[in-house]
Amino acid sequence: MASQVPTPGNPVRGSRSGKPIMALFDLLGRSWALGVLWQLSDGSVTFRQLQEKCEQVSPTVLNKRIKELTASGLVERSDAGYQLSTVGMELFKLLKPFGEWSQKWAAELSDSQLGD
Amino acid sequence: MASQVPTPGNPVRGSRSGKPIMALFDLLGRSWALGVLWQLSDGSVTFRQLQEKCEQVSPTVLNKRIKELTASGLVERSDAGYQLSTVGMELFKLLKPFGEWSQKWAAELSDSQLGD
DNA sequence: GATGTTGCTACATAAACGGTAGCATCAATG
DNA sequence: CATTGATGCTACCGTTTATGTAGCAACATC
Repeated sequence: MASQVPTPGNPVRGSRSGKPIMALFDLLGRSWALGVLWQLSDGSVTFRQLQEKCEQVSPTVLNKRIKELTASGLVERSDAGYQLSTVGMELFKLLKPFGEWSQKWAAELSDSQLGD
Repeated sequence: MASQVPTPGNPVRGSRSGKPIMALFDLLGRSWALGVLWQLSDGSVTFRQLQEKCEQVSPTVLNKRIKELTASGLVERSDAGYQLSTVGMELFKLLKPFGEWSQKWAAELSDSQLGD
């Protein structure tokens, strides 16, 4: 058995149901998948630029994530490098609020740690 | 070194930067983390109920995710079982649109597969 | 033809996941 | 008080993923 790209309709890691949301969670629930989408939102980048943006993630993992995200239609390749597809950009729109939210979360977490 | 719960400010798996968004992505980018949040949105459930909702995820993983999500303030425990905290519910609000989106995505993916 | 960049692949080690068994705790039942 | 059943786990072990380093093939530039 080969690479196992999570696609809706097919049972994948951790999901026998094939529900789209579970396939999506499986796809995004892998290391750097969310990070790659996040970093690609700025525009096209080369493999090595993307690697740098993702804090020097190993090329092995980066390549796997790129292939998975490409097979899932979220990422595509152009002359200028890798970039989000139209669908990928839509997903990013949903993801974007997580940025601001994570900062509030960080603040609350450090508060509660001090308060404990 | 022990369990490594991703918290903003600390470098964690795949993120040396400590940026909140990267800590969040690390936390959510683990198997069943997103699924657990998703399944908890219905209300309090026991450990075993949650396990069942998550397609019989192994107790090992479920327990780890619960501990991480609890340490991160997204999940809490009540008399009735595990449930989303206030913060967790806020995060779920951001996550909710992913459900509908994943269905469109599933439809488009199967279209393009047929069209190939 | 030497140098640099790019997109990877190979390989080895470490960490995470997955599945099954089973234990300790508690509540209810006889 | 022994038994049964549910609950929340932990132990163990095999498999899969991830991480990190090296380096190669292809192309462009000089």
